[in-house]
Amino acid sequence: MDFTESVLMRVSLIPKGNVATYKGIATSLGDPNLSRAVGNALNSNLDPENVPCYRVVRSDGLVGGYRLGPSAKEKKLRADGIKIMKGRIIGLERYLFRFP
DNA sequence: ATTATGACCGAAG
DNA sequence: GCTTCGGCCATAA
Repeated sequence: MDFTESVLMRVSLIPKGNVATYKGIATSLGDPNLSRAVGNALNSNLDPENVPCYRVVRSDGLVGGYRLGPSAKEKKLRADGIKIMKGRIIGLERYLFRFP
């Protein structure tokens, strides 16, 4: 299975109300330095119906990019009950999802 | 094969 | 706090 597939698979595991970081995904795949590549993977392959890629944010708490625009991403996160201010998640720690 | 790009990260100013 | 910069790595050109 290729890189992009594995990424999407992990992302589909993130429960509502939780988020994961690009770095976190990368690490769960075995290499913390893949963070940038992870972002790329989500950008090219998007399956909004099956993969909640809006739940993937930057490790510094900034919401980060989204294919359909940053505002759309924020909106969805808020809908999940996550607090955001000035493009940054408040208290990222308490939402973070850790992969099994 | 080589180069450019991007939904990133951490350290430094 | 913020901005800049170098380093990362999988894709696309």
